[in-house]
Formats: sequence, C-alpha cells, structure tokens
Amino acid sequence: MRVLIVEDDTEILRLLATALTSAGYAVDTAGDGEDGHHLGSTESYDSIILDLGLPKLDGLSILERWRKEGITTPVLILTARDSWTEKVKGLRAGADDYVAKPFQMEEVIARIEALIRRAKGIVNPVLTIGPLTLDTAQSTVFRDGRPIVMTPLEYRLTAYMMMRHGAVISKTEITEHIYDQSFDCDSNVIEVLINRLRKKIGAEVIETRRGQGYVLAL
Amino acid sequence: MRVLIVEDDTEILRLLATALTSAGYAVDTAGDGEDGHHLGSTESYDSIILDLGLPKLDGLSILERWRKEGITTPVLILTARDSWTEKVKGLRAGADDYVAKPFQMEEVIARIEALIRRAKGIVNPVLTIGPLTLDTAQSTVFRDGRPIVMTPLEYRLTAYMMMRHGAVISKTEITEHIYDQSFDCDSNVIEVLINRLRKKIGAEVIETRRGQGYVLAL
DNA sequence: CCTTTCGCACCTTAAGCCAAGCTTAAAGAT
DNA sequence: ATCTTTAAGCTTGGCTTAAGGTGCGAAAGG
Repeated sequence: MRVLIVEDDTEILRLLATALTSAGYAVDTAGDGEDGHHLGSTESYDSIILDLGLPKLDGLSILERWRKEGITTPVLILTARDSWTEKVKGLRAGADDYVAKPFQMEEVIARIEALIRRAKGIVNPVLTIGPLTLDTAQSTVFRDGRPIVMTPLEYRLTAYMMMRHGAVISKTEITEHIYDQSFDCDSNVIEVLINRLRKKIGAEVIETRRGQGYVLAL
Repeated sequence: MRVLIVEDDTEILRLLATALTSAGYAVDTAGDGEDGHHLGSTESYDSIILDLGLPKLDGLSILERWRKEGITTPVLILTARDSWTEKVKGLRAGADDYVAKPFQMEEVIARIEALIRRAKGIVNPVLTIGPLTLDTAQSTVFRDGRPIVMTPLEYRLTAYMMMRHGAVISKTEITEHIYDQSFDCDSNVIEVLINRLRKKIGAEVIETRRGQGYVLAL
C-alpha cells in the first residue's frame, strides 16, 4: 500500500512518514503544493494525506484539480482545529475524510486504513480470503488462524494482493504499490519476494499468469 | 477525438497512426520537433503522443514550451526503457503519462483513452459483449460470469476484438495491434491463435470471413 | 441449372525453441 | 542481525513453425 503525504511542516511530515512506514506503508512525501499536485497526478497511490495550508499551491486547489483530472484516490485532509468552513469546503472539493490538527498519529493511521478499505470495496476491517486473514489493525496476516511473521515488504505485498484478490496484478503494479518513488525495476526482486511469500503462505495461493502477472486465487 | 503523434521513427509512427485510426481517432502526425511543436500550438487535440528523442527540437523542450504557452492537452511521452531520469524529467515538465519503448500497441491506446477519459471525467472499464465480459482493471475475460485463464496474446486479441465487435478484422490488423513491432512473415500464427481462442471462449463466438478476416459475432 | 472438381484459405495438431519465471546463495543495505 | 537486492543456473509455459487435413467457393462440364 502506497501513500502520499503533502505537508509543509517538516516535523509533522517526518512524524507522519515514520508512523505510516512502520505501519507497513510505502510513503512518498511532498513539501509544497506544486510537487504534491504533480506527484498525485502522475504516480499511483492508494491514499493521500493533504494539508490545506501549503506554499505555492494550497490544498483545496490541488484537490479540485485532482478531481477534475479524474483522480479518485481517497484523500484525507488535515485542517486547523475548529475551522468549520475549511472542513466543508474540503469535503465539497472531494475530500473523503478530514482530521483536525493537532492530531493523534493513531487516529490518522486508522482513518487512512479505513479510507483505503472503503476505496477497495471492503467493509470489514478484517479481510479473509480463503485460508488467509488480513488484520490491518495488527498489521498481521493469519493462515488458518495462525499468525504468520512477515517482513515489511512481504506484508505490503500480501495486503495489496488480498485487497485486489481475483485480479491479475502485474509486476509493474506491484512495484508501484509496495515501493515508494525511485525504484529501478530492472531486476528479479518481485520474483524473489513472491518466492519467499509462497513459502510462508502456501504456494498454491499465488497463481502465476505468465507474461501478465500474479493472481491471488480464491 | 483527435490525436497528434510526434515521432521520428517512421515505422513506429505508421503503426501508432494505423492503430489509433482504426480505434476511431483522427490522427495528425509530425516527424520532427519543430513541426510537432507548431501543430500542437496551433491545432486543438484531445491528446498528444510525444517521443523524447527527436531531431531539431527534443521532446522535453517542446513539452515545456507548450505548458508555458498554456496548452493543457494531455501528453503521453514515449521513452527508452529503464530511463528513470527521463521519466521523472518528463513528468516534471508536465507530461500526464509515459510509456517505455518498446511498447504494446494496446497499452498505448488504453493509456490514451484513459488520458482522454480523465480529461473529460468519465470512467467505465468493463465491456460486455454477449456472453463475454472484459474487465480491463482485472485484466480478465469472463464467459457467462466465469473467469477464463488466458495467455497474454489471447487476452490482447480478445480485448481487441471485443473493442471492435461486429467489425471484420483482417489478419494484418490483428498482427499490427497485438504485436509490438510488426513482423511480416507469412505464417499461420494468427490462425493458430484463433484456434486456441475458440477453444477457450467458444467456437461460435468468432466467425470467419473467408479472404477478409474475423468477426466477433454478438 | 445442377453437379463435380480443384485450388486455395483456413483448421488442427504436435514438436521445438526461447524467454519468463523460479530458486538458491551470497552480497549489500539498514 | 535482519531484511532486501543481485546474480547465476535452471525449469517450464507459451509462441512459432511446420505438415497434413478440411471445406468453401468458383469454374467447368454435364
């Protein structure tokens, strides 16, 4: 799962980034409106955290532009406490949720997770596909009820595949969603990852579609 | 829908042009940077395909000029494979998407269509023809609701035929659309492919028009 | 006008080759 | 010390080629 944070306060940015990273997300960041807008338009994220007060280009304008461009990525906006009008404007402009500053890290993460689940059409916070169960609150995957110890990458890949179960997922899509920016995909990392994952969750769960990608079989 | 292609390799240009034309687009072409820039500035297009390595005036400069001139037409850039820096530069300069060479015709067309849809704010990735359903998001074809496992070529052919259902599609058209660089050799690849496809999706779905091509019957 | 014949376009099957993907180990990064 | 990436050799599925079969459709003969 890959998230973009657009925030000019470097301290808040740092905190959010580390919190999300250790929650198992691939994180990209932007310090001003222009970069933020640009990244959001051109890269593929599963969710975006957007501050409203930004240099160069303010959050609301960015959001409006994205929506005009047809970008439907769920957006969580950060606003100053008690600013009713901003909240309304934000939701009007197409935001999916909002959090007032100052905030609890936990809350932001929980809401991001809810947004992503909602966007992928998953209602229950715990997702079960065949023998596998994904608990995002615990960042844990279970096979037949038993927890499986995973590395961050393994967990991200599993979570992503479970949320898109049944779909053929290409290697490009995988790299785009479990790695952050600047990753040169001229190697067999994905294959190695898939290999390790198969050993952990069972080889029969992940089907190979030669020349197309992988499918999480039901 | 009108598209401009700026590309110096005449073979690639021809392939792109014919592919887009038969996909229902009006196509203009330019063989070098100056012509390309000029056309893009003075005519109005729904989308532009821009090669980065061009004689006279390179792609990046053209793109920058257009954006300075206030031209917001969605631009898809073509770059050499693995050139991460070029991709970043292109997206920085205001490109909306990019495809690495060598590329699949189908992918370019799909991305162009996505760009245009995005610009106009429409989404509909599922196409149903008779008992067949094409879900491009999942890269899967369904027959009577059941997924059919296909090889890359089979999938491309099916997708192409479904998008042009009812039309007679010649073998030449098929080779030009589902193969990246046109290979001209008199072999029976297409017949073999069609044969395998019929076994998977049902023989009655694909009609033969002797001496003309094939039709996806409704 | 109907029938037969013949050529050509298309169908079918199977074998071989190549590249995509698998696997393992070791080096590199954090 | 753990996790990730690189590298190298190996395996296998999908694509192509080739060879023989089938049937359409046109032209010639009845």
